[in-house]
Amino acid sequence: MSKVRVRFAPSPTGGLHLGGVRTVLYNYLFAKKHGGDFIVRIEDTDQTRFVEGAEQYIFDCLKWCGIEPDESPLNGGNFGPYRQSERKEQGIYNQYAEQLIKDGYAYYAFDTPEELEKMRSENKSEKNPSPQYDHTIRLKMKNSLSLLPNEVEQLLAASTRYVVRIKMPENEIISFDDIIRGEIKNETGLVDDKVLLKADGMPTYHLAVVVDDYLMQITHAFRGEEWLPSAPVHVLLWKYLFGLSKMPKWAHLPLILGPSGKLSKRDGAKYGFPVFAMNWTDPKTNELIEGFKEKGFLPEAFINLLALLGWNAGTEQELFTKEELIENFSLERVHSAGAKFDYEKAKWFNAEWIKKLAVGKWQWAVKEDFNSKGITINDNAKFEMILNLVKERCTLLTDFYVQASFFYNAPETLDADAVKPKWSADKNQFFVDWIVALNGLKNWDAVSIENSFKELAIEKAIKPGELQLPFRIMLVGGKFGPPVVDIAAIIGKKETVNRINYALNLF
RNA sequence: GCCGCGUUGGUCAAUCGGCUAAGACGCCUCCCUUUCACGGAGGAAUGACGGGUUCGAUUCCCGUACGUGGUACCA
Repeated sequence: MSKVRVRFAPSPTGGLHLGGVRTVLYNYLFAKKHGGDFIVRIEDTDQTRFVEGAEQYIFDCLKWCGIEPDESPLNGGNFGPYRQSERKEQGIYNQYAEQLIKDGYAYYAFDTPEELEKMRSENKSEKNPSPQYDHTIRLKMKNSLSLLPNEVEQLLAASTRYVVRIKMPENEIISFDDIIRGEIKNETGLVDDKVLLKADGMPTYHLAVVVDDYLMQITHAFRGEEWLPSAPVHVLLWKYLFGLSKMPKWAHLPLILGPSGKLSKRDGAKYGFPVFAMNWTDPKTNELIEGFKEKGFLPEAFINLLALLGWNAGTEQELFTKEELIENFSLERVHSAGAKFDYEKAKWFNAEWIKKLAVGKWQWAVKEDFNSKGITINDNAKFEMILNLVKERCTLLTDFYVQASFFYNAPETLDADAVKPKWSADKNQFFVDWIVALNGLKNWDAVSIENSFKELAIEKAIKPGELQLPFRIMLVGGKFGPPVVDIAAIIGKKETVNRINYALNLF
């Protein structure tokens, strides 16, 4: 068997959502599993939808996910160019369109947008809400099938704008084998005569995928389920142009659903979870769609959770490194039904990865977050120790700020209500006296602090437990965080005493 | 409307004809913990519906319902 070559072919129209990343992932895992190449090809054939920065954004997302293409417009390859707009410049698509016409599989269509609109509105009925440009109608339209040859010549000579449409057979069954779904059958007469080449000379997706997959020697083509209905067009094109034996193996991936049907970028804002890999700001509307990266996800967790959304190893293992995914992945184990995205489970994956990975792997990201919130970290070793102390309390990287900022800044507000009801003059006196004892402590470490605390509590006949919570509130501000003596040990004697003094005035 | 794809707990899902239907997330209870977590032990919760095929159907087939996608000179 020839070397496996797969491709991810996004259209740079803005954002890269969960489903897109999962498609990339499955492509990548499959390629790497079989020692093949993963190619990124940019499908920028619709110039009206060009979005500034969208292409770079896609590559940034892939990089963050740890998915490096073997060939792409950025790092090149032997099958370039990798942007369809550039391929069009080379006249690649045009020749195949001409060949199809010559062989009688396609035709010129001269209908203007207005004429198409007219055809649709005239044929529209309750029984047929969306009339197609198909075999039932094509002879009534303005094209090289309905016109006389010399009329066509004249129109062409006069540089009349035209598109090339595929001539779908009237009554044929097209079937192909989908790796995930098995045999898929379609009746050609039910599919419309899709435009292959647009009036601006650009190919549509339909022509471009087939031609490029052939030229780039793609062996396996994976894409979303939404492509299933037009698959017969692609199969036919393969048959007409290059032969079915050269056609890649297809796999149509299930959709990722949101809480209410198909996952949309709006769901993010609506239900409070990210849908894009990284933050994306639409340059036209300035609208920001939140990304998993900025939300505080680890890339390891992100690809892990996406991989498991629609696929499982058939074992009970749920946590996979990228290498383990590559080793275990198989398309046959991809579920054919759509999967509803569950943000709670996604967060669980991240929490697991925070515990699993060494702090050094992601420390920088938390440091950046602290920086942006006004805390500058100078001592990396100390920072690492603190992160280790609080990491099992965090599900997102952004949770660390709440869980650890009190190590750097005294809490702004204290949960005094947690203390006041049980506060007493005795307890107040305990802390006043304890400050003196603390100031006399030779060794400032957790054990010494705890011993001193307990000794004085016993001496004053107060249960240490009743004093611990107030002490915690003094240092942390709330009822959370690691063992309080550890906190005291880390923030130092002076700071500890300051916080006790400050709080004593409030209780 | 027509066509395609799909349908196991709230969610992700195992099962490839033998099921007293795994596991995970979430939820609840308890233990651990003189905070919050982590961890541990339990619990509630599932085969859309109707027909076949079969000794036996969650598993195979057919209908229906429902969901979802497509029906563009968008991908």
